[in-house]
Amino acid sequence: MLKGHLDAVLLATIGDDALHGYAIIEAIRARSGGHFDLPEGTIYPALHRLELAGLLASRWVQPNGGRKRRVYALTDSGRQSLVERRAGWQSFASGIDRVLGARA
Amino acid sequence: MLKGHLDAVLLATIGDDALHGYAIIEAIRARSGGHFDLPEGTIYPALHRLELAGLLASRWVQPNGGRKRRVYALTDSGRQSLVERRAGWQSFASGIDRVLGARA
DNA sequence: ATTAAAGCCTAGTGTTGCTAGGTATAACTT
DNA sequence: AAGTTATACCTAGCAACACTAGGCTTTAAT
Repeated sequence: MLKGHLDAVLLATIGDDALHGYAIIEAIRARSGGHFDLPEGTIYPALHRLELAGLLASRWVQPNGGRKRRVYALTDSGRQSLVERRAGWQSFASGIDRVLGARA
Repeated sequence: MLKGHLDAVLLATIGDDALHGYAIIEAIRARSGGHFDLPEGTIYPALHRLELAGLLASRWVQPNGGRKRRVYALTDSGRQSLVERRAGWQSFASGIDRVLGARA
């Protein structure tokens, strides 16, 4: 459903915070105005992929009175990648806009 | 490279004209300001797919002093699909914009 | 005690668009 | 005349992506 822009969405959603997967799903739903409601089967493998790529780092956290969570934060190259992907999105979107004759 | 929006791009590029594959590639390149330069291996299978789906109709044309071309035009449901996909793109793009905090 | 919610995970699959080829004709160069 | 470039069409195979559809555990609510 996110058509190749999932990584940018994940990086932007985490931003300067440290969020766990479930919270990321809710944050994306909230920030997109309910537009994107991503299944767990989309999120978790993507987080693993981004960590493997060195854009995210995770650690397990035990909140008092809750079960263990795996929280993710951007690495330096994750922050850099976010900047690039944001620019990439804008360039991409303006290209599509031109061709579709929409929002021109 | 078009991340799931290829069909919309093709339908919009053809529009009210009747274009052949090669001309579609050039039109996309021109209309996108050089941003999208799609290989033939992307275009031709996609045109076939859209024709199979009933969104495009093709016919062979022999221009005087040129080789045969297969020209594509939108069907009625192709026109309808284009309207839907344009709206879909705008909705999608504004969702991504919100999440990325870009072009807000 | 049961159910629901929070939280993590994976295997498998369909769609998509790419690479990397192949073929044929027309136009332009040398 | 020969060779190259541009035009024009095509396909097989592949890799990435994100989805479906499950499974597992712990805490909160009923």
